[in-house]
Amino acid sequence: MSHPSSRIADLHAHVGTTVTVRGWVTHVRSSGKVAFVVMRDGSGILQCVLVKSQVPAEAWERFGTLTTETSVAISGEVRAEARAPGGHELGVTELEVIGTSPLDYPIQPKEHGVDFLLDNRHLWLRSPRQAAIMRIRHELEQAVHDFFYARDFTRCDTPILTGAIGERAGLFATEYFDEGMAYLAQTGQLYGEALAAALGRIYTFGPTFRAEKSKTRRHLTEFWMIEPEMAWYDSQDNMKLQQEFVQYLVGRVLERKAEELKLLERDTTMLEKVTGDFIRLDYSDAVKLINSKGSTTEWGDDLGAEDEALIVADYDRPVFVMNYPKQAKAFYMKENPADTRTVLCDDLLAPEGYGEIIGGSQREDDYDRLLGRIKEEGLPVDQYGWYLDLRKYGTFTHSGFGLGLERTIGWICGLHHIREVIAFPRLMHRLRP
RNA sequence: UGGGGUGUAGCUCAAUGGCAGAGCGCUCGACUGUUAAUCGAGUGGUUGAAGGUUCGAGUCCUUCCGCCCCAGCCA
Repeated sequence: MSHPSSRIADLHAHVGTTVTVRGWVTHVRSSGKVAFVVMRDGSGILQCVLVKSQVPAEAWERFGTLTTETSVAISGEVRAEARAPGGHELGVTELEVIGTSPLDYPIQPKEHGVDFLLDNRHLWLRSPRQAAIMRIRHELEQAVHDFFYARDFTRCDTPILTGAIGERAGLFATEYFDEGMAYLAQTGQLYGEALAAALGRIYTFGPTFRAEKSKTRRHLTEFWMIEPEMAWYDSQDNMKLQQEFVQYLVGRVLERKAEELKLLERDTTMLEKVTGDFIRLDYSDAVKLINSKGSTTEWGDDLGAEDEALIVADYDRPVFVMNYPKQAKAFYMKENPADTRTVLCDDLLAPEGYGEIIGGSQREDDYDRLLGRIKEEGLPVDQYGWYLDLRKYGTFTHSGFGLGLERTIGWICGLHHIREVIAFPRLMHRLRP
């Protein structure tokens, strides 16, 4: 075709001229002598109008063959039209079929079960709601980079294949030449600490793997995590950065993805309150609070999902829970000088019941205490030689945290389950598509 | 791994132990401004699998399988 082509989003610049738009048919309607084709090109949706008496006979006949998801090139005059979604429509003069689509396209404009939709995830992504989630995800990922770039952090990539090191939760194992088993990384943090000693302030952004048999709306076996690590930051500096970070992420989505949030029917009143200071609760006070609400959790226990919900219920903003008992947390967290039963750490609980989105801590920088903790936990000391070296050769105060990308998106989008938040979720019972 | 559910048409779901159904989709027809168009007609089944009870099982029992939700683990 000889007409200039345009994306749907750019049509406003072509009103009154004839252009060609390429995309996929989402919907076909006919009223005898007037027909409507609604199409999608990834940038927007467009209604195209065919009037039988005004198009070539073969174009009218071709209209009759259009099915959902047929790929097409449609040419016509762009005009402003209040009745059309998006405010513009195309008065069709030519209609070319690029690729046909059989009648059994599985996704209908109606309610489907989640299992069916996930089986058809490769096609489900074409629906507007899923596309909106992907766009918000992209905005958040870009916002992460912008936030740290503006603060002169260096982005570092840490290995995905590792020897046994890191946290103790379930590991995916694979054979690694003559070196025995390799494990898919469940955190880049320990490597991040080494890089912080070299570069000062760093962050990682990469996939994380947990082989835990978790079947809840908050868990994936493969997810993406952002892990900053800062030299010369103590626990207070760490929490201040976390608050600024989360405020920035929420603000970016509110500012630039309002249309997508609206499409998701997200009530944003709670998100708008994230601008204020977050609530800070000491672990011991948190336990008193939940006990007063009927929880039987005792001092020393980790907080369960129900406990988190009880804590968050009183507040309209994210809540830091700080300084957990040593036995409830990982070996690398620094002992709290003010109460040596506890460590200098914080979990950030999202409002509205979305649970923990950040886990952070100041790291143990004393060689002997760290070695003692490694032994207490029964971890193989020889595997941690390089990690101990970071304390042997010029130890330094440092802190960091991990933010779960999918949980954060799920909260901001107001979704029930984080499986919708990643293009191809990996769950305990789902490895494909 | 524990507790609670669930499995029927391509999809979403009905059916007191008594003829397996509806809506959507799809097909055909009507309609010159539709918005998940509307209206009429048509199409659709190894009721997850195996065994058992019964005159008779989608329904009750046993075993197995799949999935969902909650919990634990965590982000």
